[in-house]
Amino acid sequence: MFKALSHPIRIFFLEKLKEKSWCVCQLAAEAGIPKSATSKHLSQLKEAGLVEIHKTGTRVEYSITAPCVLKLASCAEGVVLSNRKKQLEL
Amino acid sequence: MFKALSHPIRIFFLEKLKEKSWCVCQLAAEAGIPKSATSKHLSQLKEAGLVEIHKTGTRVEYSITAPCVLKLASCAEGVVLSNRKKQLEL
DNA sequence: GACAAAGTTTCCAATATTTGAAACATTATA
DNA sequence: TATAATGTTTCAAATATTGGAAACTTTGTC
Repeated sequence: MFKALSHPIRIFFLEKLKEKSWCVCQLAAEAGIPKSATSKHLSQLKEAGLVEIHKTGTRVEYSITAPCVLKLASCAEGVVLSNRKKQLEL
Repeated sequence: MFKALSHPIRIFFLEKLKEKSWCVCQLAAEAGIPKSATSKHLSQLKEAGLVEIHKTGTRVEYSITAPCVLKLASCAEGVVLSNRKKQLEL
């Protein structure tokens, strides 16, 4: 699961998905990368159980799965912030 | 930070450090890998602000930094468990 | 001072991950 | 049916990460 979270663009996707559902082509456009790469990144997030899909026609909508993922994110943010503060002190 | 968490052996180290402080040579022995690799993994955890060090003599003791790290862990565990449950249903 | 003990750093080989283009699959529409 | 739109998979090349041995630092001990 942490491996799924270990790439900047996948964090970017999760932040997008916090707002609302997005389909692959939209996220690809937002990130400025080809849809093949987008699809692969999203499938890693899905494998980790962090997002889920909902197919409508040719579209595949991705959305956040667990509410815990959001807790996880805010918790992680806390660690990062306190870490940054410490580094500034040095 | 998630990059720091994205290697099994570093998760193993964090779980060890949940109990108590350990020095590099002890963790190297526990994991069965050379101390050079151990040192490198631990420094990644330190860079991420997940652990901190306390030097005494030639020893370097590593310990968990933030209490939030533990929350993060239990939260992550929740995601993993619910994920596994879903997969079993299929 | 010489030596040992504990860690870190440096090097390069071995692995793993990511990337993008192209081929492929599926569904909708003219 | 032919074509377009959306995603996924496959492949090889490009990048990044990891692993281990050896050199090096620092501190403690004889």
